[in-house]
Amino acid sequence: MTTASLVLNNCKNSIPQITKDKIKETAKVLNYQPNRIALSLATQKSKSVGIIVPDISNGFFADSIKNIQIELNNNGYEVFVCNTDEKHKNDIRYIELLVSRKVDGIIITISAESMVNDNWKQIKELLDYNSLPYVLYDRFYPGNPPKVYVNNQLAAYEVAKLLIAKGHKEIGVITGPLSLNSSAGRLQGVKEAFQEINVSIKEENIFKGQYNYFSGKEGGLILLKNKVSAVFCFNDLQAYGVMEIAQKQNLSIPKDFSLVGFDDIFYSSILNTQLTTVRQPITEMAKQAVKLLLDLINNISTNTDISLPGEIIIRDSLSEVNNER
Amino acid sequence: MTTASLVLNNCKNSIPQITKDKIKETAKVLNYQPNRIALSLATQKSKSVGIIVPDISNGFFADSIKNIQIELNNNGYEVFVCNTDEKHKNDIRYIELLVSRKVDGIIITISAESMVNDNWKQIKELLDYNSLPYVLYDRFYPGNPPKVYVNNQLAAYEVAKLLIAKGHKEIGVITGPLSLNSSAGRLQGVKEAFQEINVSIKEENIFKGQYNYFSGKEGGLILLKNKVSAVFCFNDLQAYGVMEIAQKQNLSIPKDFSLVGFDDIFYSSILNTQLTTVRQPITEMAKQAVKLLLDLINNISTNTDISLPGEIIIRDSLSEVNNER
DNA sequence: TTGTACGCGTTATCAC
DNA sequence: GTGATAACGCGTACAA
Repeated sequence: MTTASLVLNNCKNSIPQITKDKIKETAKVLNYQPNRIALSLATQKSKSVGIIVPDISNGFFADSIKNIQIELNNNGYEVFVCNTDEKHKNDIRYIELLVSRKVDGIIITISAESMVNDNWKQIKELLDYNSLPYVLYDRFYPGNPPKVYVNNQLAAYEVAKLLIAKGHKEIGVITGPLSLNSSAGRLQGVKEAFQEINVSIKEENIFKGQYNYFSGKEGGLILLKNKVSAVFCFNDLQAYGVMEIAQKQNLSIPKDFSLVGFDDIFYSSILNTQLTTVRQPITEMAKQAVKLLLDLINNISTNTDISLPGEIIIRDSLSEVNNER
Repeated sequence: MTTASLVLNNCKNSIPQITKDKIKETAKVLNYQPNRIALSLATQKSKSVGIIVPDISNGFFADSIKNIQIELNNNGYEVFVCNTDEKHKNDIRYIELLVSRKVDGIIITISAESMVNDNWKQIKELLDYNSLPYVLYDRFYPGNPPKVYVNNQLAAYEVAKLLIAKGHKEIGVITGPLSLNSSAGRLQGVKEAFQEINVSIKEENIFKGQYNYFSGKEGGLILLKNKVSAVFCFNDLQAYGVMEIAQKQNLSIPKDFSLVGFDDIFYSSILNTQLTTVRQPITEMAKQAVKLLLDLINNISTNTDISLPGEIIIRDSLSEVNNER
């Protein structure tokens, strides 16, 4: 190894301090920056990881990316961000691309499309075939892959218990794609809570939608016609849609019905009627995801199934049931 | 050149079709993916570009990143996304990092801190020293660097004219950092319109803030105490802050005062009181920024000063002045 | 047309 | 402890 590289990389050595200083001085004067491309080729480590998300415009993912990136940067890794727009073919395309870029690992929230049928098997195969360390973030498929997620079932169970405590028995639910563990888990949690009081949620009060504003509007229209006393949306964007419908129908929240969301994205706290919702601990999720990925990269054995609790944030949009309506 | 690389890269050649097919077939069977790292080292082109933004959580930047990435992907480029949190030192750090990663170019929205005093000169020097093609996006410094931005002065001028037409004479303004051309330009546009009717905006009605929600709350508190009939916020987040203050003071928009924002981020169209605002043509800005960058990379001479018009979106939050208040 | 040796910038290896 | 040199995986140039 050359003397220069020993010094510049702060390796253990016994080079005289004078020489060290001289080298560092020269490097600074020449504005020397090691070429990471050549370095990657030589070391077979790119010190970069890919992040794949379905929608960078969704506050949950934007904040996740931000936090994951901070953590990775602190550990000397750079980040390729990829946006799939919930499309399966983009998942595939981006993974192949990241493979050819020789990223050291991937943190991925699989697109909704990839969770339909057995599409996810293609993803798994691709990742395994390239023996690429990866962590599933928020959404995951069967078979105990490394993953970090919120305990959706528990959080939704607690929301439902809260609704029940406030006297709500006829509630409506707007789900995301039920092929996603997040949506399936949340629905399960809600059902569980109501089973405990021997009430079953009517099938027509379960609107199966997408994780977006428009599904909220669609679902809100139907559920409000069904005269439910509370609506539980599986993400905040949907809840905004329901608010819009309520306004159009001159219904006031929470007087005419209560509303609960999921995610606690920024806008939920500044709306006219502030939204009761479940906060996902994004900072912690990001930290854990990065730690897990780095452990996998460095072959450190560790817990690969990390489930974190959601936190119910109670705000204006939830109240006791109003039986006089 | 090897036969294989000629074929796989679809170069012009006169290799028999049979050989071509055979090579492609074999490549597919072996699941051959060229190693982009080695390729980059050999060609001295990484086919990647860096995007540096101050805040990925801001809808304007999230959507910009999304669109820029789509455009770049379509042209065979990958994207490193960097988030500076409006910090000057992060601008520097990320540029150096992208240099050592040998990106082919950079699209950057300079942090607010870098526009204070002469901090931007450091940025310019760094980019020039590494002779790195770059495009400034939305914010820019003096000296005609390559840039894509909205004509802020004109858009703000038009908003002011609109306010004047609705009878507003006593208006308040909440600015972003005035070191940014976007804020300075918008303020200039407003002043220009009012000068034309020989009205000058009172200094106490110009709240100099940051581009965020909290500045909106602060500014709203002051401006509403000053009894302005309209508030023009230089971004939508600030307008949300003003809405919050209005609600606390039981003032109704637009009955008690009118409100205008800038950016037209998604939430502005779904708020209880939908916000009048200026839409920035993000898709077009992204396209132009990428085209400009690719032209610079490929040494194609072109117009390097691209200014696009903003579009006023009129919604509920703006009305005729109410003199009875 | 086909094959072969060299260079890209760095680390790693192995003699000295 | 020091200093050459092979290796990383690809394009390129040049010779056959």
